Amino acid sequence: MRRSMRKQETPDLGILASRTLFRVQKELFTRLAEEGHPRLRPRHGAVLAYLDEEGSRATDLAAQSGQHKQVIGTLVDELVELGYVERQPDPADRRAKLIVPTRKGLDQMAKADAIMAAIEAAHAHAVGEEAYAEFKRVFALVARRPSAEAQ
Amino acid sequence: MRRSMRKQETPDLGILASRTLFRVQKELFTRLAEEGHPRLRPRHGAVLAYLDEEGSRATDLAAQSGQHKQVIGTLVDELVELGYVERQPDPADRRAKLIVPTRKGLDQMAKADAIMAAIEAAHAHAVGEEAYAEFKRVFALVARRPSAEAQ
DNA sequence: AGTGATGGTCAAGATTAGTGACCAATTGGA
DNA sequence: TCCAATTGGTCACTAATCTTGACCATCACT
Repeated sequence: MRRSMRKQETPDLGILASRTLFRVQKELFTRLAEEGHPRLRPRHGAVLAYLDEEGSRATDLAAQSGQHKQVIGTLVDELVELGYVERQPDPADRRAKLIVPTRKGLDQMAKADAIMAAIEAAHAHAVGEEAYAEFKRVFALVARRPSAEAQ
Repeated sequence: MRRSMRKQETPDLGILASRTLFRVQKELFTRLAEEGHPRLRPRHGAVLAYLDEEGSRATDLAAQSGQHKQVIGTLVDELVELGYVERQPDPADRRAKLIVPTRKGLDQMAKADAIMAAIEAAHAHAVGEEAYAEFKRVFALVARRPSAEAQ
């Protein structure tokens, strides 16, 4: 049997992860566009996905999303331009600035969370609620586990 | 509780997929570099991951990897340059060219498959063989499922 | 022969990623 | 109080990556 066929039938973890990621991204942003947020690109998710309602620091967003600070900086520039967030001084540290969602940003965050929940609910319905819950449990472990080299 | 904390503790499918993808990629290419393939970038995976020992057409690689033909073309250029593949005329269709792995390419393919297997074996060992097998089974369904909108 | 579809490349653009240097404010000691 | 090391953030630049449209040769089918 051909290698390409084997990979189709029993894809490895990397292939499954990349297929899932791109599919989820595509669906999420398609739906967001339909629901009044057409200018957002998947890239902006690095900020919006981890943003707190009360505001977050750029450094924290960088750490959580795994992006460089620079990237966060330019994304925030764009999101400010699009009206999703504002930069405010951080009262706790005068070096820092808080990235705070506007009303539009809060709307996006709520909708994005709802869409993701709907996507997952559809998967759960298709494969079975219990099976999906167990899948998520193990996935969380796998995603968190340090690289295999560390063992 | 803060949204960013919730996302940390119960990440959604997209976050899990992206963490897993980047971690796996990083480990795979780090190890490949150690094992004699230092010039390869994750990008090249779109070709090498799906390449058949007998050779594959660019169009097939594009379809399987989800990349545009263009991208495959430039990747193949680079892989030819690096000595991993050759372009050969396809005896079955004079328009087409077969992308055929060289000896070096075959070595890379074998090592990459072995490394991926080792990464997965480590995960399976950590979470339990049965649990991991079930995880993979459900993951394959989720990754294959058409977007939730289709239901 | 003639038409539409397919395999592949060329060219140009927009988007995204990664670097090093830099400044201002904070922290923790001497 | 003052200094050095650290941290939060931006600027400027380069490389890598993705996306599109146009184009030619060949094929499949009439």
